[in-house]
Amino acid sequence: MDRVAGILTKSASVDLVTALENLEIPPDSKLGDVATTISFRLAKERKENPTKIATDISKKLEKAIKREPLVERVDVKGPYINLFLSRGHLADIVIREVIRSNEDYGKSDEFKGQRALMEYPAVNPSKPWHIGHTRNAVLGDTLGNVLEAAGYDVIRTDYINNLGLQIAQLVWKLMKDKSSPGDEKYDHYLGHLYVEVQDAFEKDQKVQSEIRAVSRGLEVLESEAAKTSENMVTECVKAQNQTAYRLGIYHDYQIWESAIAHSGLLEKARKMMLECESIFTPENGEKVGCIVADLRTIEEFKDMKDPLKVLFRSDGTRTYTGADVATQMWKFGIIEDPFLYKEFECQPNGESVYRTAVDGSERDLGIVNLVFNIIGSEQAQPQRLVYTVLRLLGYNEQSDNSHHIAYEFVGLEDEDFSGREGTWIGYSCDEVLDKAEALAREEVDKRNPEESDDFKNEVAAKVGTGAVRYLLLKSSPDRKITFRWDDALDFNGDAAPYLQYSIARAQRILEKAEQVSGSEADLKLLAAEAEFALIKAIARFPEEILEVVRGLKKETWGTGFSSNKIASYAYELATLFSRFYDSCPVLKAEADFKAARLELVKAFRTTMVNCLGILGIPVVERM
RNA sequence: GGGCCCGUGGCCUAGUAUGGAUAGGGCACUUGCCUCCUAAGCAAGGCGUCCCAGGUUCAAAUCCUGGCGGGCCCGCCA
Repeated sequence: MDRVAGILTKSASVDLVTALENLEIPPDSKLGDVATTISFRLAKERKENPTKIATDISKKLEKAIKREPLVERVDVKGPYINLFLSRGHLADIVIREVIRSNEDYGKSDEFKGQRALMEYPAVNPSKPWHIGHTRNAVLGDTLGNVLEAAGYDVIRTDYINNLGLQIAQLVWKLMKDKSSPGDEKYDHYLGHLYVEVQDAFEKDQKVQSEIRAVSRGLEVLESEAAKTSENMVTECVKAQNQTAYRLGIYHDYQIWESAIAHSGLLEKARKMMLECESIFTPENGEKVGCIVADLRTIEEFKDMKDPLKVLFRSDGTRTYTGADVATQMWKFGIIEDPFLYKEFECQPNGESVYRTAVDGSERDLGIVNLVFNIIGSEQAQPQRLVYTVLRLLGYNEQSDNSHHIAYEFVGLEDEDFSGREGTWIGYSCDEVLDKAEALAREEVDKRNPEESDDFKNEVAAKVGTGAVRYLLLKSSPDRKITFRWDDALDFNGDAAPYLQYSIARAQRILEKAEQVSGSEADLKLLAAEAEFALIKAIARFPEEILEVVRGLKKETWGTGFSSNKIASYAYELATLFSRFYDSCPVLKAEADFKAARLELVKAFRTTMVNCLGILGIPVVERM
């Protein structure tokens, strides 16, 4: 693209940026490989007929391409100027580049030096992840991978709210009943228990007051409630992490709410807030004694029912908004890190995840430029409010660099998931993964009856988790997903197994081939339609990733993360490989072609493996 | 009352930021292809008022205005 833009610059006498902006890929490759619509733009400026301009430019281009071996031919169709690339030449450039970069193909250093802190999925430690939480986690994890590929340093954090009402209810129940999970996975056990507690809580005033007492006890370090909670939450988070690990999701830090309460963070934040002109304590009215942010002067909040947003209640406790502001200040290092950390557990990827704890030690998280909070889109307004308060406090840059990665919920045909009502039962992430795995296992069995159980189980697990991740990534995050088993368990067509299968096929070819070194192959032979289409797609990969990162722009509803673009790129790449696979035999081709095609297969495999790496979809070499 | 998101063949969905060539996929349906590198595949076929109405433009699924339908948000709650 860059090279084509270069010659266009000279021939159409426009600057490079303009040239690049007006380049596109034609709707049909028969029309050309690259096209420019520059004539429309110039027509407007010069008030001339665009077709005439296109003809003029193409004449100059004809001459220019004589010195550019990559471009073979220029073709004018009305106002469109279409360029045809030299297939062999492109093959040579692209495949050499992929082989040279290998596992780094697709990475760039465009954002080198930037550090991002992410928070996801922040599921209450009182239940198992359901498929909606899983969307959050998978989006967060994938965004982290994308950022890293673009050169970012990424800190992945999770938030553990171990002081909420839900926890108090469960602690109350555990202290009262002494029931035990038995064989049940701990997070599932709590999730079921939670549904039971709701009944008692809603019907019985006495239970409500007891639970309120437990709730107060949670903040007192040595209380029985706090100890029970500590054990319960630890077990639950461990159980939830087992689910995360199945999906290949790992974290660096867990921020526990109880640690925030004992860290002094809130007090520091309160002090800083009170120094700000727009944050004050009303002396009369219904919010007397609270600490409020005055949003009356801010256009987007002035129509709130009451534009005085409470950050600290009249009894001195923080509201969620107040806590969110304080945490956001911590994330950016506006408030010096007050936390102590200790290892929570060692993850299957070999890295430890640390949690905040009163008996931990200091750690240096370093400076963070950007913060990404992965949160459902229903929290768009509260998130903007937090970022607005940062601005009121004078931290404009941090406010601008605060991103709410918003996504819509996953629901069922006719209802949403609710922890309280237990509608998630049957749709927990574990259950969905189990079903996907079981079905994958059947399919693997059909195809590889003579393989070992270990092999079958391993492949089934990879296919199952891949399918679930892909399902959640392929829809644009601003779309609601209606969960249907038929979709989740459809392994044909636009689904992860298709992507994994393409690698398995490439892998088989390479395994069966005798070793051929890259230098011997004449890559210019790769000029068949299917080869050329595949090569063009491979060439686009680094740019596809960067486009997604550049597209992370703040909108009113949140920052859009186009996970679906990467998913559909992967699908397109797999499709083009399948067509190549069908129309261009590799192993049975003549020696010259075989050597060249083997290099193309390698380049494809590298690109696809790297792309699946970003999507977090496991690579399967045989299936 | 104010704000946000979504609306594209029977179902799901890309494309909307930055207007551009015949609206691209998948599922389901019909047909053909395994003596040939794995058929979780490939090839071919039918299926469309791009929610509606105006407007801007040489050009609108895309931009603007006004509607309609669905979802969500506007607490000292959590």
